[in-house]
Amino acid sequence: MRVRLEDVARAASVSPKTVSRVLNDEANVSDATRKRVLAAMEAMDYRPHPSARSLAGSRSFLVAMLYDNNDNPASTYLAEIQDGVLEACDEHRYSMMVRPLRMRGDDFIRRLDTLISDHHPDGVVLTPPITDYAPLLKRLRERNVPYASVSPMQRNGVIGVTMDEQGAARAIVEHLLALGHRRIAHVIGIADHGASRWRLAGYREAMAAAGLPEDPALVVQGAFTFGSGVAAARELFALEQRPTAVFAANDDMATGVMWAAGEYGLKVPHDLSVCGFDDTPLARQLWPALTTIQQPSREMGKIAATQLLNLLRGRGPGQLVQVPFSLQIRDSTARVP
Amino acid sequence: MRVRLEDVARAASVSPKTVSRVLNDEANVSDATRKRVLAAMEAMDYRPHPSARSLAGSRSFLVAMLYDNNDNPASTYLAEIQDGVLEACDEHRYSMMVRPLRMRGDDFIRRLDTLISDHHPDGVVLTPPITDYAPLLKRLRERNVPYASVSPMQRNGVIGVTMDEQGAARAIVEHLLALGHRRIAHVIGIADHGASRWRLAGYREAMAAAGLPEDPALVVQGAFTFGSGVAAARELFALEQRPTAVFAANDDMATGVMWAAGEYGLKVPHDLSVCGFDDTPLARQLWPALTTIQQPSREMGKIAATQLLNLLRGRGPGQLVQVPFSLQIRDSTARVP
DNA sequence: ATGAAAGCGCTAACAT
DNA sequence: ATGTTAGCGCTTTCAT
Repeated sequence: MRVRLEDVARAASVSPKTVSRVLNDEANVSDATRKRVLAAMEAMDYRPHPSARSLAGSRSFLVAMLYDNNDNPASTYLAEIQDGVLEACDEHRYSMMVRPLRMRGDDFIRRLDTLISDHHPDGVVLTPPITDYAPLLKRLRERNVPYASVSPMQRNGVIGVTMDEQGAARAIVEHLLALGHRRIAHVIGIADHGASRWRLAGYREAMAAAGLPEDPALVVQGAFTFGSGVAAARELFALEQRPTAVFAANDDMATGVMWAAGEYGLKVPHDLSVCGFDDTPLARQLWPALTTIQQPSREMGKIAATQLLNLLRGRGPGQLVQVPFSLQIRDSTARVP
Repeated sequence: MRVRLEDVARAASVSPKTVSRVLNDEANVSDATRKRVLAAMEAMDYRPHPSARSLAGSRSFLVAMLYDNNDNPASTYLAEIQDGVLEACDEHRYSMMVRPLRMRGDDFIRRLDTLISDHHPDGVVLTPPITDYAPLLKRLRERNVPYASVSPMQRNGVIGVTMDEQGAARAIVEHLLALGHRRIAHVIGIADHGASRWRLAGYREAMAAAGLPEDPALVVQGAFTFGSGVAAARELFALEQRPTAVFAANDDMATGVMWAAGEYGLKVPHDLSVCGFDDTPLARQLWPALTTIQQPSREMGKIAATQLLNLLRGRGPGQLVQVPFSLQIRDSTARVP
């Protein structure tokens, strides 16, 4: 049979309400009593019934992780974030639910409403690119559902986790500059994603700092997919003055660039240096292995969730934590020919 | 304010219990009454409170998807399965929870127990390789938690979804044979995974059918990772009689084989044909693109979950459904040199 | 600092 | 075919 709160109360010779207070870290329990209750819980392996808690109280102890499975970034990225969020939830004894939400399609908000009405999550974790989807944020605020974001664009008053993406992009371009490259191209990601903007800004900043005027022909639009990387590279390779290096805004597009290089008989890194962003498993598996930016996705998921949980548990307002990146120099970049 | 079952009852001029019956598709409600209640629910946008339902009743309307995040297959594979499971759960108005469980590590069963005690899932969906982890299955049966599996090894009395992996492996080896290859090597996956066994069996079957005696030197152990594919290929390339084709038990190892081929100056597919299994996104992104077996992972997740839900909802015993594979012939395989 | 009573929204068991 | 009553295991409110 299930051990109930009442059983613990009896064992500790206190009232159910006192056990409840201990369970919820509430005030007005003497240290001695608290210890006794905690010991009883432990001894009886007491597990509060989540449904009873959420039915009686105002909280569901549920966190929902929302992601876009349409415009979606690499699935490994999301999988790592998910694992991190889950770890944080486990530590705080919250349960987690995942919700794919298609940003395109007008049932987005309806599906969000359904989620909230059906499951009453105490808070949600937002992942790119829906971290800045205005109708979503608006609805969450209207319905009073707190949220934390992973790499949000708009950083004011938002809690969660960020990385200095612009600084990272700058660092990778500086790496290319240090190798003697001057004609460095950039393949942009999906236009309105924060990731695309920051990475482009970092590229521009590094180029400008090196005194190189921007050549518009070297900056081409992509869409974060392998295919868009191939297409972008073909454009670049058709130029009279080909770039000697290409910085693609993510690893998938960088892979496409390497593919296209093969088509054009260009050897990487001998004839062309290529680098990406994200450090997906793919990066290490390519030949040559891809120079890229590593971001601690799993850790980022955990941090975002932790900030949310701190907020939910009344442990202060929550912050926007910045995590460090690391430049992974591999074999796809070399000195300019 | 929340619309409660009682409110619907009042609106439809019936007792709460009758509304409950309609909600749960129970018998003993006249068609006319049912219609009236349904209309009232619809009009009031009634949402049953999951916590109240699971507290009062014996069911939680919760399905947990268990996966191994240690020995874990490609994350894209799991992500697709997860999406499929989620879709099925949504359709049946069940909620879903994901649980990574490390197969190595003795807290596996403890963590499973915690999951069951804390959340009382009505059933679980098992993904490879934990579909056949005996202590897990034993515990699930002991605790009376029904489960459905994706690609289980042991198929008797199990519900869920399978693919003819052996047939698929045979098909891909037959493809190599048709290209004139005779010295065909195989890189095995993690030894006790069903996937590894079936793929090896299919390889052997096709080779035997072609009248080729097995050359033990051509069958090497891998571990489903890129690195293990590299190592296996190095062994193979060091042989006096090198293989002209390599069938690796998954795409990651096939990628490793292609990498190693580069090290040895072997051109794929000119000097060496390589093929994999799974059709991960990687397969299309490699150069040359990888010949492999496509399995409908998302669909498989959905089917497994649907079988479980049918069982849970008393819609028959549930089945083990077999889905078709498809051989994706790309550019990494060609006629024998 | 602690406890007693009421009730969260639903379903089980038992009427009728 | 439908209704009544009594909880499920907790938290709330209000006492003490």
